[in-house]
Amino acid sequence: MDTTSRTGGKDCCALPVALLPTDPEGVAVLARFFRALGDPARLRLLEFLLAGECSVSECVRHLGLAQSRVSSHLACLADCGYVQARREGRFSYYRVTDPRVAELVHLARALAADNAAALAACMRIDTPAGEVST
Amino acid sequence: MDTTSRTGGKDCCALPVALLPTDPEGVAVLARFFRALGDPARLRLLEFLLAGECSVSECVRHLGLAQSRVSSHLACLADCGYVQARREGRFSYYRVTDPRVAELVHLARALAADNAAALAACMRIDTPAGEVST
DNA sequence: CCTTTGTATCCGCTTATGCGAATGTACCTA
DNA sequence: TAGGTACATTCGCATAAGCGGATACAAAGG
Repeated sequence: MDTTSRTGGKDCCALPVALLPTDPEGVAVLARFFRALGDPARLRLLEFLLAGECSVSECVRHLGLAQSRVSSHLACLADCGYVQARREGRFSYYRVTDPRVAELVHLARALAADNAAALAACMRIDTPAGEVST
Repeated sequence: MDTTSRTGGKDCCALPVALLPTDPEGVAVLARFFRALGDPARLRLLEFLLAGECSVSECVRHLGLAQSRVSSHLACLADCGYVQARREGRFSYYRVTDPRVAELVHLARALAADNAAALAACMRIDTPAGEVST
């Protein structure tokens, strides 16, 4: 981040930051993890389940979506490890077990909010000279 | 999280946790933010740009994708505020300005890794009685 | 002004994804 | 055992998204 000099991009790409898995499969898995959160219904499910363990029917009622959709969404979240399921008779209960799930959503939300705030501020006080923000 | 009793889901949904925006539009925006990270190419771009500001051509060379794709991916990341762009003559330079971007990816990666580790451990020591992990 | 370079956008194509209705599977009760 | 309930899976459909090639637009240089 200290390499944001205005002399041009000549000092870029000096050292790659090892942020991602090294194998393409690992990167694809991580991308899938983000995609799982890339649906409003699934975000709402996560929020609902963070309040406590719930059955599929309760999720269906809360979301107002078809049962098949809710079941599929829950399976997606479970596959990614965001929620865990347990079966009790004919009931399936889902819950969020890892507090980092909320942390992740919270962090993304903060990022998104600050982006909107920065954009609003930029519009209010005009674009500073020499600085182009897209 | 303390409501994971085995007596059933009767104590669920007592108090909703205010994790998401209250309006559907806000939730959709947040979902879009996650979707932006749900593509391997864009993750790789983020990693590349975290090492320093780069031009579009450098990104094209690094990713090995068509220039149109790279330009489109960069626009997507910029729209979401993950990167910022500046124009200098005929060159466009992109860079990551917010350290929380790396934090977000790192957190998600830790989540994903722990999920894989938990799954591996579960397979090794068998499923505990009464506990069904999907 | 013309040519070259860099980048953004368009376009057609293929694949992925979310939707609800229908169906299959498992469990419970009379 | 039959009927009902809960949930997982299938299916057809519509829309979204990612791909590369082509083109439009902007800047630089002779």
